[in-house]
Amino acid sequence: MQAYSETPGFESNALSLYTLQLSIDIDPTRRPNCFTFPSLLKACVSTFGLVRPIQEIHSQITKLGTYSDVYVGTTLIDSYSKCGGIQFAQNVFEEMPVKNVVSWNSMVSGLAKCGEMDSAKKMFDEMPDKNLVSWTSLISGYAQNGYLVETLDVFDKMGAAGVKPNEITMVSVLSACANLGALEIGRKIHSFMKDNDCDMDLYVGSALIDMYSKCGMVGDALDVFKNMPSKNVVTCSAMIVGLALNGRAVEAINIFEEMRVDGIMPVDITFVGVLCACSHAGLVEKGKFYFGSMTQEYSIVPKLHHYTCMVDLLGRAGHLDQAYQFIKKMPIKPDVVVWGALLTICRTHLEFKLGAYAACRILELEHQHSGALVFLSYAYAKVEDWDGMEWVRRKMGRLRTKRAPGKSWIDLNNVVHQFFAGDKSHPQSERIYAKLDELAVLLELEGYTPSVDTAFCEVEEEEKEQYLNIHSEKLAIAFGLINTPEGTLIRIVKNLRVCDDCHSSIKLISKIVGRDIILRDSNRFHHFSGGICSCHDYW
DNA sequence: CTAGGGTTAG
Repeated sequence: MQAYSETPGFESNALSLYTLQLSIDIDPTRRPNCFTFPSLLKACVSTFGLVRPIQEIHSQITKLGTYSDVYVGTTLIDSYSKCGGIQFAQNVFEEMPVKNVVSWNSMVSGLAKCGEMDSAKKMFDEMPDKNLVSWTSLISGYAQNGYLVETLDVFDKMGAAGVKPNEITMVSVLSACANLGALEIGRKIHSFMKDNDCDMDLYVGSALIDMYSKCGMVGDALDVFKNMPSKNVVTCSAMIVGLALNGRAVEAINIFEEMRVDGIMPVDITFVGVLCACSHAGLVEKGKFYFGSMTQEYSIVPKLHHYTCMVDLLGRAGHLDQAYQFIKKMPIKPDVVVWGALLTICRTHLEFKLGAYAACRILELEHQHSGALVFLSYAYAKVEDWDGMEWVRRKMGRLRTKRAPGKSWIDLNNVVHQFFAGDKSHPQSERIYAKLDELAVLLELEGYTPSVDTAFCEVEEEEKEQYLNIHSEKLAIAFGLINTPEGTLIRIVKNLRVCDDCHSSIKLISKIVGRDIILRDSNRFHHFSGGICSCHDYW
């Protein structure tokens, strides 16, 4: 049963064996005991993934009187949490007569898996003993639930408590760095790992590749990738996605072809990266080819995100009608995101009729989708349909508070400085605005004129009053210019998509001040250098 | 026999 329970594809055989064991009335010494249940429970989780079957085994455990065993109890906690039954896990935990550090850790990680980080933290604080796994469980919980600052914070505390991290800890911390764009911290961890002879296993390698890529340092990501002792589909996929995000489509495709030669089978995520690369580089035919090969060569059924990539690919290249036809022919029901991709390209190409159609489909699926409403209000204004305009306005009224404010942040000497649009709260605020005034003069000399339709691009995301102000990325850049040596690279992360006006002024700023600027927005990277951007003004 | 890790579309 144990062998079956830990062999992928054979888990359910463990369940059959158990049934067989019960059905044969053999002598009592050979009935299931506390050594049986951990394997059985694990098999049950991977076969069904449901609370109900766990409860059935649970009641048999109670009947047989094996419930007080610490291994059985701990496995029950783990099984319930993996199936989303955190309340049942908590009950088991409370009733366990004997608990050890593993039981406590199971609870911390179970709560984390169910997204209950406040309770997980409380449990962690109350633990009588903590080991490396306790710390790592809390860290990975924060990382996976998107509490990135907390992740780094607990990692610091762990160091302060004198607990040395291992590869597993590093992976979680690196993923937080990746999603924060915290390059300096990520680099520090990389060098710490080198100094401490950490294993460059597949997990660590993938996490490093992802971290460097998401910080815009795709060259460093490639170094890690090329020096890895062995690779698998995840490392390759991470590298492909990383290259794609950074606008290096040809290299992304080359990695894909190399992995085929190495006999590594792609999975669906690999194709997300490949299609994304084709889309960003305008490689329409290649994209169509790879999309077709997914099913034909690899028997991978395209999912919604692949269709989304294809809509983007076709639309970005200006084939709006093809994009629409593509959606119509989809064998699965398009979701908000697929229609959203069509809407986005209609917006870039100022295609109001099809865009309004897409917006209506979105509103059918998501009643108050702000992007669709903003597009419609704009489209109605264009055709002077004031009734339609009024209708949209009324719907939008209720939305105001729901929209995420635009913010940008910059990592300076391992401290993250964050700015909102029009923000004046930073201690250096005066100097920042003075810098922007100075830049405005220089921009004008370069022939820059603010673009009229600016509002349209960001209106869905940033509050009306805010876009009259200065967008957050400009504040972050000005702050970076003031506080870093001349000629050094500036890296900014923004939570939304960059607007057209900011994009063209940042291009010029990179030329005027002679700095490379890397801006990671919610979609992709912009590497500004000498007045041009790696996205070729298409994003 | 029990706990912690990487890649995912607009």
